[in-house]
Amino acid sequence: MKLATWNVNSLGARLPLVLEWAEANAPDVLCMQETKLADDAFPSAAFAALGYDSAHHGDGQWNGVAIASRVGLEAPLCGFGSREDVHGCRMLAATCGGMRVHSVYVPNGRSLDSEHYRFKLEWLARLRTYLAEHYDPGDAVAVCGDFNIAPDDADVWDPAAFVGATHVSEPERRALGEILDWGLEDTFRRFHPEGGIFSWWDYRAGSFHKGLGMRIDLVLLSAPLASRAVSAEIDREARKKSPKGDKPSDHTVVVVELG
DNA sequence: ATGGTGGCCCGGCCA
Repeated sequence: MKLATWNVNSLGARLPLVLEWAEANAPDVLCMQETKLADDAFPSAAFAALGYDSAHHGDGQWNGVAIASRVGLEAPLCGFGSREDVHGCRMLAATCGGMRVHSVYVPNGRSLDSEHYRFKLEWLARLRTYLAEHYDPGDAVAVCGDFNIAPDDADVWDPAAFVGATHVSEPERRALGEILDWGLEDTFRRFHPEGGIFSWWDYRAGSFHKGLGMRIDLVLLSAPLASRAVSAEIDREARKKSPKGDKPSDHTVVVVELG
């Protein structure tokens, strides 16, 4: 069972690359973030042609999350289940192959003194509450997506460059820690404790080629799923321009394989 | 290392 997550930075712009990658790598479940699509523009037929059921939660232009699954997709839940999603189309859940899968796009935060940073902390607390209200840590739960948080200093290219910045601040790391403490594991960390492996690189200044990135895209698994994990990898190739000339997202794919 | 790019969709805003 291959579980993947990818901030595609506009599925409209990225569809050829995403389909190419899905065809070549055959994930069983692919969580996507920043689709930047309205629901009626989501290309469900293109995923169906590759054998995937799909669900999407977006209102166009910004944010937007999706799940594609070839092991079934049932009981989709948009937002945190409230009638009106005041949280910005950043969470979608569905049951796929016996797992409750969540595709999440945590707010960026912009800067520590921004109201958007307070919203980021509130959103993370909302996610923590949602998990506790809906599940037992003994359930098969996967929370996958762009957390806009580097869990550890080893997950950024130069911690000194981030003093006073978002993505590494103590409050947001603590908020992530509370989500993990509920009963989830940052699976990639177990397989790569050394750090220095990234999932996002700024488009500007040749950051990707210089290795100036961060690991902010995470696959969090509850114990029943974590115990099945046999590998966790980040596919740097998908951050490059494709052989067909399709331009990449600024994030690449994280893949966890379950036995 | 506050922007040099790239997405939204056409003038800035957002990451």
